Parts: sequence; structure tokens; C-alpha cells
Amino acid sequence: MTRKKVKLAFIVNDSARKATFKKRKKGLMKKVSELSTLCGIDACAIVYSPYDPQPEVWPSPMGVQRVLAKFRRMPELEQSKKMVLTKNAQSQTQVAAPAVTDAVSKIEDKGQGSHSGQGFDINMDLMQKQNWFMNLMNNGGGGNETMPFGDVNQQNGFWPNPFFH
Amino acid sequence: MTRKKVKLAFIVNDSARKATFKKRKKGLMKKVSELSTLCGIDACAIVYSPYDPQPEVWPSPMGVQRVLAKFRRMPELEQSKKMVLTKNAQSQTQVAAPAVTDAVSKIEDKGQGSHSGQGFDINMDLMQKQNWFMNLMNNGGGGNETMPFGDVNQQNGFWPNPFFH
DNA sequence: AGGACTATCATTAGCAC
DNA sequence: AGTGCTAATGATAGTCC
Repeated sequence: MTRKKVKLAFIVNDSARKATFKKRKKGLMKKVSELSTLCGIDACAIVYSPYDPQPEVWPSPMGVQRVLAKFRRMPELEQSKKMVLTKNAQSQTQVAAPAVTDAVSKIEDKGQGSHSGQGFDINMDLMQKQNWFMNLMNNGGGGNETMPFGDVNQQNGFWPNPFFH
Repeated sequence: MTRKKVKLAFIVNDSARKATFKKRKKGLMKKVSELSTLCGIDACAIVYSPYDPQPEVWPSPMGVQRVLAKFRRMPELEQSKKMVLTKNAQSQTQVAAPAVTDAVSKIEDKGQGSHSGQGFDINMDLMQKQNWFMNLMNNGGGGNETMPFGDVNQQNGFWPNPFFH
């Protein structure tokens, strides 16, 4: 039977959140590293946090730049066009790149055993939205960053608004 | 005692590699998602592979763009200079970053946050070096990317501390 | 607060289909 | 090839120092 599932929600307690962040960030970076090593593929990860003045990146700032250059080379139109909207039973909006759409469908169709919910690549559920909001708070708090949300949302109307379901 | 450790090396068998890739990519995306949700932080991941025409990203192409914009806002020079180098037990390489203090100040002055002291958190161990090489092989095949690998090595000749606190 | 430990839960490699 | 299962390894939340 399914054992107790970890509660996927923002950890309110500050010290507990920080402790978890540290552990999981480390674990995440290891996972990226392993995926890349085992499968010989190109990947990068960037993690911002209030705990570090600079983002933690994998594999390196330049490695990230390289992957990003590749990513940005995709015309924005393509990025949009290649995306597919799907709906699940809870009426949550999902956006998936076409390359993985089939996989997503399969997983959803099969029910994916006990690992439902977050599932495959891009799946924004309520907690995620809350989380986006947290991110915004984080970013808006100290920085002189532009507010990317407005831009992003206006740029293409279909990305779900993080503040509403 | 430590049990048998998973061999962290490129999986030679094609089908086994693809199967592992699929599983681990899914697991990785879930991890990113969870980290972000649990800790309310901003993160993104990009995974290229020969199996998908488009990279798989988290949280979304535009979410990635946003994080990238933030990342790219850091001038490259500072990205390099800001790296703090440490030595670990295996690698005896240690390189001091000359202008670190200066660069740190600049960035902190930009209002990036009140937490000071840390440089880039970069995890890179021996496996990752190997892994970089694999990536290079991968990219060299199809792309016309610049080769940052050599640059990075020549420029710094260091590999940062795999342990961070 | 920051390790270190460890019981418990999560991921996944290997297999059968 | 892809899917489901499960033993085995891996990650980590909670705890103690």
C-alpha cells in the first residue's frame, strides 16, 4: 500500500525549510550530475534562494551559459508553438513541450501508480502556483530585478496565471 | 558498511541508457519541482537529449527564460571572478580568485540580497568532470556551439568544492 | 546554528511481459 | 520497442549533539 506521502507544500518553519533546502539542493545537483553522466546528455540547473547571494548552478556558470545559448537559439515562436495544452481531471492547466507530450499522456492514462500529482515535466498544480508566488516574493523583496511575470504573461497569453487556478 | 555503489559512468548499452534516461529525467524534474514547492524558491532545469527534439525544461520555457534572464544579468566576468575555489581531498588543485572580493561587493551592491559571504555554489567532483566531457562529445556532434570547456579549464584550471554548507 | 546518524520513505535497475 | 512490478539502493526528515 501507499505509504505516507510527503506533504508537498511550502515549509512554514524557517529553520526546517532552510535545512530541507540545503539537503535537497545538494540531492538535486547530484541527480543532475548523475543523469548527465549516466546518459551522456547535456543539462543544467539553476537554483536561486534567499540563502545564497548567488544562484547555485550546475554544472558551472559557463556550462549553464552554453546550455542557455542553445535554449535561446530556439526562436520564441517555436518555443510557444511547440507547446501543447492539456487538461486533467482537476481542470488544472498543463503545458508540455511536444517532445514529451506522449510520455505525459501515457503516464496520465496509466494512472502512474502511486506517483500521481506532480508527475512528469511541466505540471503546475496549486502548490506550484503558491510556490511561484513565493518566488515572486523572494525576487521582489531585495532586488532591482524587473518583474518578469508581467512580461512573461503578456508575451504569450496561454501560460497559466500563477495567481489564479 | 557502504553497500555496493551504483556505478556512475556512461551507460554503454543503448536501450538501457535510454530507459534509465527516461526514468531519471522524470525523477529529476520531480525533484526540482519539490524543491521549489517545499522551499518557495526559484529554480529551473533544462535537459537536452538525443531522444527529444526539444529540451525538456522545468518549470516551463518561459519560467526558464525568466530565471535565465536573471542569471544572464550577471556579467560573465563577474560570474567567473565570483567563483570561490576550494580544494577537496581528491583534487589537489586550488586556485585563488583574485578579484573575488571586488566582484562580490559589486553584486551585493546591486541589492541582490542581504546575505553575504558566499560565492557561487558549484558542485563539481570527479564524476562531473568526466560528465562534462561526455557533454562535450554530445554537443560536438551536431552543434556549432562554442567550446567553453577548454576556456573554462584554461581560464581557471580549478574545480570547486564539492562540499558546501 | 550546523554536522552526523538513522529509520523511513522514494527512486530506480533489472526483469517479465 | 514501452509498461508494470519489486527488490535493492538512494534520499532525507527528524533527532541528537
